[in-house]
Amino acid sequence: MYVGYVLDKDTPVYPGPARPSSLGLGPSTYAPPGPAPAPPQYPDFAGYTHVEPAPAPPPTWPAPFPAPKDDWAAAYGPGPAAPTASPAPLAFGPPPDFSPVPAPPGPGPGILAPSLGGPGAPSSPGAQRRTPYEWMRRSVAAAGGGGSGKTRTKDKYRVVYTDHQRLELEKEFHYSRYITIRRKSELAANLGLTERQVKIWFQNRRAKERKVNKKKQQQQQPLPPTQLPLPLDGTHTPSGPPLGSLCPTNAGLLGTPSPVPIKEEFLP
DNA sequence: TTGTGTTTTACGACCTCC
DNA sequence: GGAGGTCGTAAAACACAA
Repeated sequence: MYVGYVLDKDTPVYPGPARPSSLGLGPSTYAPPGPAPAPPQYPDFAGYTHVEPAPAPPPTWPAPFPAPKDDWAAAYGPGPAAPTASPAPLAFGPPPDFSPVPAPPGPGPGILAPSLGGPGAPSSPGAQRRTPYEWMRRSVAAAGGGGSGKTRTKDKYRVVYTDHQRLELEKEFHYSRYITIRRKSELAANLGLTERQVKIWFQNRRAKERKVNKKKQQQQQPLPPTQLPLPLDGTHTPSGPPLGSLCPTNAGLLGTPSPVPIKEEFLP
């Protein structure tokens, strides 16, 4: 682990303005440490521009997803003391461009279980592609077929995160590729996920990013085989962003998040 | 409706760091 | 030893063409 610098720091790995206490959004003008701003790197997440929301009246977002999924606990045991979603100290509001899906008529406000695993409680009814905020509108009800007794090899062993959960995770990822321990706890509490889930989500998200970058790189400049590997004799002097930017892929990825051209399919 | 390809959660193996 | 990193992979969820 390379978490020494991350350990419980309240500041993100990447320099930037202080995160507002409200988790709503990160800094409005985040600039990467690299020399030049990279092109927009999130075509699949163009809907989120990471700008401070206008002082519009926040929609009545359902209360933070409270408890970790019951079926989850049933399948995996109590788990690592998942933070019960008490009323979060952080204002967890959606961004201005986020169209909140109607909260399912559950037993209470913001109960996660119905939206995650509850049968017939889609968070995005009628979800289809080619609709605004495509990825946000994925049906969550699909995760609801089963619900309990999830194992790796039978039944439903994975859930589909709600749009809100994914949005907030994406926002956090957009802010920093590596989440701090404190932020992980906060996020888990506010989203009704376990810290483990948040951690794994970030791992998978980084993997996805690497995969996308790799694909892009291969498409852009198919280098001859002789140039592909870097020399291992230490003579290679990297050019570009300083090595301090942790992950080489991050340097080019942390370009100014805004303005991000909004993909057509994400436009309302 | 069905088959197929892609994406999304989740895990295990292995590694590094403290 | 524990925590979290990458990498590879399994399998559900999903989108879409035939």
